[in-house]
Amino acid sequence: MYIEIDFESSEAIYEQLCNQIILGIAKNMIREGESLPSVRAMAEQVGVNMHTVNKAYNVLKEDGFLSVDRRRGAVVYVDKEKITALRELKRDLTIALAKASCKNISRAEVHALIDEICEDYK
Amino acid sequence: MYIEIDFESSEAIYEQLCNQIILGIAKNMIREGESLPSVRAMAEQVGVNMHTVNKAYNVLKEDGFLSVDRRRGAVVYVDKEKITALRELKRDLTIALAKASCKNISRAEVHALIDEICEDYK
DNA sequence: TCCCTGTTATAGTTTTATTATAACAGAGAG
DNA sequence: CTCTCTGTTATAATAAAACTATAACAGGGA
Repeated sequence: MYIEIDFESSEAIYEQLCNQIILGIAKNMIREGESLPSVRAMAEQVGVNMHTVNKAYNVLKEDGFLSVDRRRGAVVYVDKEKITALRELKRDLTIALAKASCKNISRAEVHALIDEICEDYK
Repeated sequence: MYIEIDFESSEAIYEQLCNQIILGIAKNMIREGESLPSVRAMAEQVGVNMHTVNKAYNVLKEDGFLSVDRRRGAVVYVDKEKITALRELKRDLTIALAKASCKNISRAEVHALIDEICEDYK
């Protein structure tokens, strides 16, 4: 699980961590039941403070991607509760598609892009 | 152009403004060439400071949704430059679809959701 | 006992968002 | 010309969020 932080980005470090871990799960680079590095190890690995990693792990726990316990650390355990996931997806897509629509990106182009991106997830 | 700000939201006010204006353009509620209220008028209308509105207008200008001039104010003028728009769309979709994939939302469900959302944009 | 784990607490710094005033220059209307 | 509207700029203050720095605690495993 290689994680790269862009310290120049306007995106918060803990958000970058969350996103890259979610990407790692989607791409099957880290599998259900496996553990992430401890907060201290991950912090040292990417060069940030322990609390920043802890915040990321807790957000992921809150969003149902991890299960944290004292013994095994942050374990990938995805809660497949679809209702809220769908609601969130719709919210994200609504604004992204509005921008695309303004820029004359066709619905077909969007569908094609979706398929292209989904190739990496299975 | 009715705009509603959720002051409880964790989303920044200027971002809410940007998103709602983009939605307004996508939904054809405000058309190319039309003007938005002046920064002062909009600020009073939604109950925030002038500078917050000014920031939103400038972000939208930067992103190619508005053209601001001293006489006519913030005019809807969408720069249809597709390359950067596509790049940004891909970035947005990449993380949204990763989350969806983790939650076992199928590609077909995503396509259906896209079509549903796009119904409002034409 | 020692070491690793997550967790909590406290404090300080930095950055961002927001507000508050104020002023300036350009354009249009009277 | 004067008045009033526009966006723009400057300055300052406040509030919140993000990040870091130390430190300590409790639980589990070797």
